[in-house]
Amino acid sequence: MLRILIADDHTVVRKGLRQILMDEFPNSVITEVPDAEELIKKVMTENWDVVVSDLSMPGRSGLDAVQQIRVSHPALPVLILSIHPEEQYALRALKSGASGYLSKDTAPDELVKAVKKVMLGKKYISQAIAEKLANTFSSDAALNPHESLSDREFDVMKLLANGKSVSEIADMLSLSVTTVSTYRARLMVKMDLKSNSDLTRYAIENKLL
Amino acid sequence: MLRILIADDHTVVRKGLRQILMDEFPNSVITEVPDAEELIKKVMTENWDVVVSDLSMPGRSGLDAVQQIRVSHPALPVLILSIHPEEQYALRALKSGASGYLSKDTAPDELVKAVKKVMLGKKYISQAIAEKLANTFSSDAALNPHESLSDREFDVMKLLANGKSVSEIADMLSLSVTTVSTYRARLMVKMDLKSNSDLTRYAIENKLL
DNA sequence: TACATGCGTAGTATAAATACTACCTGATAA
DNA sequence: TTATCAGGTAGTATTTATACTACGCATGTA
Repeated sequence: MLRILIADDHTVVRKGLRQILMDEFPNSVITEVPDAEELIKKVMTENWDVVVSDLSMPGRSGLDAVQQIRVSHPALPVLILSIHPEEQYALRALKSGASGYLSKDTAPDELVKAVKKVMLGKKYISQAIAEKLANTFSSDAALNPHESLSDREFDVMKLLANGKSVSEIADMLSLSVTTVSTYRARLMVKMDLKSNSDLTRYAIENKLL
Repeated sequence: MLRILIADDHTVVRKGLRQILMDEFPNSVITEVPDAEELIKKVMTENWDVVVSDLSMPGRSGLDAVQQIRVSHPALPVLILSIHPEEQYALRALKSGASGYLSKDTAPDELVKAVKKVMLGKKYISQAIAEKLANTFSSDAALNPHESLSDREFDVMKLLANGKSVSEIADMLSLSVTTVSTYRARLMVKMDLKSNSDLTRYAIENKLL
């Protein structure tokens, strides 16, 4: 008999997950908790076969919870669910010890597939994330993305994150517009970002601004 | 017999809503659609007692859909659901003709209460929103810059703040690039900002992201 | 009623940004 | 000691974004 623990602060989502999992695993016992606190408590006091948890919950985050579970219950697979697109958090989730990461708009049978896989002790990752992972190995990714930038790249990065345009920056640094653009292209690759707004977000998150 | 139409792009959420509503209205017929297109189609071709719709769906937004429904079916109540906290969107939703606004972390019985109320032709609004509404009238109008944006402008603003390019947005909304660019120009003036990165910062600071 | 204003929309012309390529230099690894 | 590589720089061709303008429609105002 399968024991599944669902953690999500949205009742609606919990009910939906329960429904989907019940359809596939009719003999399972499914328990719901609304936050990370309860999640940890349940994991500590009862036995489970798999945890399906939201990433962002009130109080301690899902990732925190995963890390803690990893320590106390190394064999218990945790599947992280999130409204955020995979690219944003998947890697972080896996690093924290999650067995897989799914975005909430995933199709039900994808979810089921993921649950089955992680219960076998395997990781569940999508194609897109697999590629990211590969990159992580090839480039020495011990350091923060921005730490691999050259000085010029870093200057340009900060200016861009501050809302300066490529041509403004070219003026300030007395460089050709295309040069600045080249730096931009290079730093975007290094940091694995796409738009200047991504840059701003990154800079804010990493207190570079 | 109650006919309920649920619109949400997340399968999980649809299943959850269905479950909650079925528990309360066992004799109801509940249909699910995954986007605004289907929502409109269903509304036009069949009869419903109430619509429960997500705010943000791929393609046309929930608000768009509400407005259209308001025109063709003035008596059909639409309850808008969203992951965003009430303050940010509730007013916009009500202005568009929604009968009520709920955030997705609402407790199930609150949802049920709301459904019952709007089916009587009444509006459902929370305490917090009622106060906002009141302020709108007294309106010594120290409103936030983003609250003066039109719906479209607001959509575009969020997308830009999220790092989407003008052309990506044009694609998503099926508009001309220049149209999106016009919205951008207008919203930049209204918000007194210059770059997309400024926008991102603003959105993060004001918890719109 | 008539006139203004706000909004949704888009075209044309222009400006800005980007992709791609390339070249030079100093460091570094084979 | 010689390739190789990372970094600094920029040009050409192309893609993308913007400024400016406009128009219809709804709503508000004098």
